[in-house]
Amino acid sequence: MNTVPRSVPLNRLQKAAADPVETTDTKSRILDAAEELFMEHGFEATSLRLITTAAGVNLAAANYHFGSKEELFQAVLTRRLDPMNRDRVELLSSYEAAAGKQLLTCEKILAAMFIPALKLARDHETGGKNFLRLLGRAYADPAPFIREFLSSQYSEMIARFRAAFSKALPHIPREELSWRLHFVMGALSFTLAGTDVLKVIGQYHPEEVGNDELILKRLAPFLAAGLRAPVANADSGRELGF
Amino acid sequence: MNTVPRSVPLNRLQKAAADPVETTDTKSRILDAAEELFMEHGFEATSLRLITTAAGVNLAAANYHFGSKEELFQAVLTRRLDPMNRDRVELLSSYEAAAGKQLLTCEKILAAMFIPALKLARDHETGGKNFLRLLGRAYADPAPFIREFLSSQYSEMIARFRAAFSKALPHIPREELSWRLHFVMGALSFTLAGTDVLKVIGQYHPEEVGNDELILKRLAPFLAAGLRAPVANADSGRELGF
DNA sequence: GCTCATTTCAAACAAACGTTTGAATAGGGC
DNA sequence: GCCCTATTCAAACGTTTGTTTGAAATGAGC
Repeated sequence: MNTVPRSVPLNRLQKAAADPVETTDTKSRILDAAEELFMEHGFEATSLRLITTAAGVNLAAANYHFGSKEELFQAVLTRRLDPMNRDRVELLSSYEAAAGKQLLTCEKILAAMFIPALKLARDHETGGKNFLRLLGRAYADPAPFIREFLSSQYSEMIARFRAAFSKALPHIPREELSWRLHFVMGALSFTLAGTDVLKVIGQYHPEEVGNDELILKRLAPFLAAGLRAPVANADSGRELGF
Repeated sequence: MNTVPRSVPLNRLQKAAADPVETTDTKSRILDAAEELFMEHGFEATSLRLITTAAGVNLAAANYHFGSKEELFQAVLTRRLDPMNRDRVELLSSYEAAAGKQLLTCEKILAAMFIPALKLARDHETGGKNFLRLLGRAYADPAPFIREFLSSQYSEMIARFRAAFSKALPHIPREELSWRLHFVMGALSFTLAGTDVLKVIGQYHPEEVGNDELILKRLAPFLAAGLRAPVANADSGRELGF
């Protein structure tokens, strides 16, 4: 059922004029269309009919190749998430090897998180950008199957980076560090998910929106400073009224 | 159509045994049930039948009182968001008045953002907590009517707080400050939306999860340090490989 | 050129969706 | 006690949903 297709199907009926050369196979075309539409409308609001029509394939092809809508969504995520997280861990390991006995800075560890995401945004043209936004949205999705899937996909990579931050910030207690890592992931995913979120903040800078490189270059120093912040004691916040 | 109901309806048929005293009117019961269910399943995945059944009212009551599902969702948000953002602005003004000619610290301005949220989480018992999570989720929802609604609801409050941060951090360029404010809102909403998100990070601390006060006491110093971070120059990140 | 597993396709499935309808019920104002 | 408006209710509306079915088409291996 999940083997390599024998040949490239030739259903050029619908969009032959608009897109004369259809190189990719049915499975990939469904994944590409699903990635874009899930990003645009969310999981629940995107129908299989919308996806298969955009992909120019038959409706039943989605269930034939992926089993169900949920499995299709997971396949969309896995396709890019798996390699990206592998890259992150490998990059972190290479940094640690290069540093030898010296400690890595927070900025360097953050770079190991960001650079594979940037590579994704650059390499696959529009597709990569779509995926990063989709990923940010998936983080906030309440559907149990999405949460469990992301949890399993991220657990190794998160554990690896927490260990790295723990070495870089030995004065931060484990518990506090877990929270700060949580804040880092939050700011990162929220930023990547933001398309027109900027309207909320106002001060729209069209030349920067969509330029993830510039945005992450602003985010890294912000997060590094937060990670290094002095740990609040028990009375912190009391004077502020908390 | 939107006037005060003449009397409290007495449809105690469904849940009289479980909840013998039904004090609230139909409209409020729908809002309460919708708040919890939208939080749990998201907007698209929550049906009006689910909401009205949980509220113990007739299906048609939702459309009768609110017009449509979208308007119901907006009503759920407005009910608590409007007073909360008003509180935030008033609190900020009172801080500024008390400080006189002295500048407010970032922590103090952040406190003006956090305290009304904490009040909401505390006052309305479970209801308030549900709402804060719902709000965090709504931030990441791609539905246009949600984005436009939030944008209009937040614009005044955001503008007010940007001005305050701008005074407190005169050395940060306007553009950079807009981004940092964006990161702040991201970390805040992501944190408030997090129920089992902590599983992603691991290091589950059950005694702290759900205790928003403790969480925000950890978040404020993190964000304040990030806001004060030195501004990156053009070559920043290059040495890190960006 | 026949075989056969793989893939495509049109059609249909039951279920669930948001919304509307028109009658039944309620209760304050006179 | 009757009028009138507000509300509740059961039922049905027409769509749309994810999924399944069985036949048609495809193309490499022999």
